[in-house]
Amino acid sequence: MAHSGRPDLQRFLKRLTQRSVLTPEEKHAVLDLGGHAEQFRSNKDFVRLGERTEFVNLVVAGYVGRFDQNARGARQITALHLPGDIADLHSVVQPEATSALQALSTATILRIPHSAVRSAAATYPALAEALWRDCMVDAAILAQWIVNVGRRDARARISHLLCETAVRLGAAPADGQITFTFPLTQAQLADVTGLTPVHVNRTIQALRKDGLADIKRNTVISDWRALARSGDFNADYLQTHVKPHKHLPFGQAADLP
Amino acid sequence: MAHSGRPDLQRFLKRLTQRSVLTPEEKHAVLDLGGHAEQFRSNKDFVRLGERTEFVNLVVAGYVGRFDQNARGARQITALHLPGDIADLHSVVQPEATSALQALSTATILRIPHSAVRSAAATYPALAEALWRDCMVDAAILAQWIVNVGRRDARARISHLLCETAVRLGAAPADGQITFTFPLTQAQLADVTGLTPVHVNRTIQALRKDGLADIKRNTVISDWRALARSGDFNADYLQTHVKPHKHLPFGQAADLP
DNA sequence: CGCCTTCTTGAAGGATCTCAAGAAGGGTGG
DNA sequence: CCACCCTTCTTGAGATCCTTCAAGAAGGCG
Repeated sequence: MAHSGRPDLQRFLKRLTQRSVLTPEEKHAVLDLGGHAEQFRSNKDFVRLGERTEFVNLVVAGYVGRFDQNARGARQITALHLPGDIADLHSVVQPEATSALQALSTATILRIPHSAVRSAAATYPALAEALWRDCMVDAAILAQWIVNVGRRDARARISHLLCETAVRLGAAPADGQITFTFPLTQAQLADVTGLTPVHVNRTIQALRKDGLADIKRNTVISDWRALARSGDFNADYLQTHVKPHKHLPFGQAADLP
Repeated sequence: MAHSGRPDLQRFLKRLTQRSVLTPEEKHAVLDLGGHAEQFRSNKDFVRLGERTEFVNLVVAGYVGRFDQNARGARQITALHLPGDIADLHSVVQPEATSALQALSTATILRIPHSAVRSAAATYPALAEALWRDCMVDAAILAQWIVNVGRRDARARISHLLCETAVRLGAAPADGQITFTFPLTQAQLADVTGLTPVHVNRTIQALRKDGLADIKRNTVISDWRALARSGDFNADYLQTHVKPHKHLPFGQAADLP
């Protein structure tokens, strides 16, 4: 099962180049990162809190959650990671895990050694910058999540989450119906949104009744416009429509008009 | 008012070297970053949402908030920045602001050109890594904030925030009483915690009555042990007691035992 | 077919919000 | 030094959102 890397890394590379300009050699360096794939079943922790990690985890298939918990054991998922994401890219510079990682569905993970990433980043400064930038997009998502949990009610929270997921999967915006895989159980959805499973259930039913979204059998069919309005969703923070940044060393502007 | 840099940058450098090993030249590069200082009064926005920034903002004095808001205008502060922090270090690689920055008290800000930071980072890869690492600590704080807002009640939220602030200021842990400047109004505290000013007021009164913390006249005096328990606080995520990481290029481990 | 997970429903309780108004505090000008 | 104003803090009471507890229905898998 070692080294099915290429097609998996391709998807991550696409993500990177969406926001950063890379030369052909730099792209090759990404595709050559290597690593070995592993499968985890739903609810399996594959990075534990406080653990010192030596690999970075690229999600190949399935959904992954970054989570923490409070003293009473109530869980909170602080980030969702979709296929193509490296769930803990930050561990390259900070290997002591401050959050755990868990498979939220059956998931395939490509584990890439830190040493490979560090070597590539040391050789190509532009690549290092691209990786850093990618981490900052994740941070922007965390910040939005705080707004979501802090200042939106249950209906808006779930709507917002669905909208964000659709955009990150590349499935939105497209007016009208959108269908995509969404394997989270209502209990997991509760851990994401900071709600109770019971309340998540009732809120989902309301969204269904109002024709905004239907979370069923792993798929969501939504009325994009209405859902985005209901979730108070504005995709700017995801930085998907930004012109890719070019790396120019020695103090020149990051990119030019 | 241009170029009072040195002592201000010294504090930021101290933060950096707490988590990363830097050579003397690299330290000098940080101290030579330059920039110009500006004063802002409380509630003044000095970075607006969506703005394209050319400077990084080092907090010299006062408190600064990173904030977003929902559609109905309800504000949510997603991060607090204390003297010595660069509030938007991430803007070096992602200059389009995804959050606004606002002074939460009278604040002095040293504005350092991106070009200066990029130039230093390009010259010293170890410094680039240190900056990246610093950004990741900020991200870990964001993740904890989500847990705070999502899974802790009002009393625990405020307790946790006070504990975190004390540790970041270097004032804790110290058993028994701790005193430090905490200039936020109850309304601002509400924006941080995702609560209402009214409820913040009642919760603070309860903490005061129980002898845990007293937020008054800009200072907090607390019973550290009890407050940390009440806030479900564990400082690990702040990475303050971690052995500093050394930059070893070309794929060697980040640091060795 | 049967088991285990996930979803659904009801009813009561609690945490937090909303609205409203008054008290205290800090700064400024006369 | 007092008077005034504006911000911040405090208090009360009713409404709401969400939780808790409990139990039954539906769905997937061996």
